[in-house]
Amino acid sequence: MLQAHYQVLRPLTTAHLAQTMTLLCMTAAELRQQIDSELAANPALELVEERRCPTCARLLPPRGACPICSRPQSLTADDPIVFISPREDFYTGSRPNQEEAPEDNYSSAVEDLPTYVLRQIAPELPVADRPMAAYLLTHLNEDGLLEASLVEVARYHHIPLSHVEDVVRMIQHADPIGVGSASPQEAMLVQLEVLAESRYVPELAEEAVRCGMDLLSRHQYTDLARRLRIGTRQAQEIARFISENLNPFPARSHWGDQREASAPPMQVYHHPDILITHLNDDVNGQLVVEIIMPLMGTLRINPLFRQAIRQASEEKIDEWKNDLDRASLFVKCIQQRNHTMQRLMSRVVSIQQSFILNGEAYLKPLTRALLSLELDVHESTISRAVANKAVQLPNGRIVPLSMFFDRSLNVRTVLKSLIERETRPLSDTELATLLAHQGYSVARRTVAKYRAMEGILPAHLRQSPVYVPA
DNA sequence: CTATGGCACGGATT
DNA sequence: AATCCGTGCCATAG
Repeated sequence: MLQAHYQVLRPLTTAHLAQTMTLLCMTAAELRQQIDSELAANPALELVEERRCPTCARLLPPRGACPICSRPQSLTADDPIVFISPREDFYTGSRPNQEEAPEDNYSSAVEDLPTYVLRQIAPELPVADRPMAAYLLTHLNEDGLLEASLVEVARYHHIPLSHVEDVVRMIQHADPIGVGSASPQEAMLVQLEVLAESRYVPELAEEAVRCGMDLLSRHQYTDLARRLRIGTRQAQEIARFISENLNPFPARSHWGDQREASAPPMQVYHHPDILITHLNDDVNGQLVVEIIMPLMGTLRINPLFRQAIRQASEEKIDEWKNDLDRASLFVKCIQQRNHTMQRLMSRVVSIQQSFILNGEAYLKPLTRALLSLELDVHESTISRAVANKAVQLPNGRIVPLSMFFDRSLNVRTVLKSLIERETRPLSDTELATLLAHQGYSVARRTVAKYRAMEGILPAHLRQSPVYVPA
């Protein structure tokens, strides 16, 4: 029945194609903006009353029955229920005039680090300083460290250096604490300072970070002890405190020494574009996939407008006709987008079902190319649809949709559990053979890379490098 | 000599 | 066409 409905919108023009592609890339929040501006600009477009399912009270698309309550019997447990779920509240919240409540002002479902930080400091930040703060934040590297020279920033914005430093200080105290520091050392010093406000910090920790960074990172505790003029044991304790509580790279969640640069620039996902839940919250229930449509009600062409156009004056008629075409194109594109997302998710979820249910180790290798073949669309279509989207799993975790296409996540997870269960530190070579026994054949060098990705230290630094006294 | 990280190459993926 | 990823080789540290 849905098929039939969507067949109607076949005629493809290049404009249609281009706009569908653009819409496909958008997250729900971006889509919302797009729709808002289109509604405001085009009188031919209107938003009509929503429909709710009489049984479950879900919001429904304009036509067709409730996808949950009236699902066909023929569906097996492997076929997830996929439908478009209109939810305005999800993205707009209580929008205007409350600039201070960060959770209510969703500009995007996927927020990058600069935005995330800016949002935190915005309330205290004088408006005049915003451009400068924004400039600073855009010059963070992927570790959350600042790569710009403060002197130059000051000169460029014609602001005293001390003022720039004040703003940097504010940034450093925002959530990934230490973000915006010039070096790992500086970041850690800030973290110490903040930590000291709420809990005990070993006396010489600051001293150790200040002058013993080189030794700390190489785990040379005897030398460190000598430099601080304390006992080795005390030095080890300080080192342990530091490695457990401080993070030299604020944008990374875990601490590893010199990690290889594969950690993605941190992104904070506030709100998913897609929800995956169990039917009726029953853990064994069928999977239900909701593709968020950030809008109550439904978009359509205003029928009054269509009538009015017949009696339009000569000058106006071209303009109005243009509006009408735009509006109907827009509606078609939106529907096309939804249709594609629906087909895509249906397939992805049924392929990766065991990943969703059982965790990362069960992720199957899946490429966009394979999927494009199955769904009979171009590869780039899949790429666009997958990019920048966030999915909420039944367990509540919000992950990027691209995780479903991660080729090595399952191996990495097995590797992690292998290391967690080890009794003595295993070398990369040993790990590689162990993995091979479990059917994952990867090269020794690759094990090292995966280790680094997960922020796991090399074998000789892993277990008990620090002796923990009672 | 062993373990590991850097660099770079080639094939797959986007 | 551009980018990502697994791997091999080599240098370096312990």
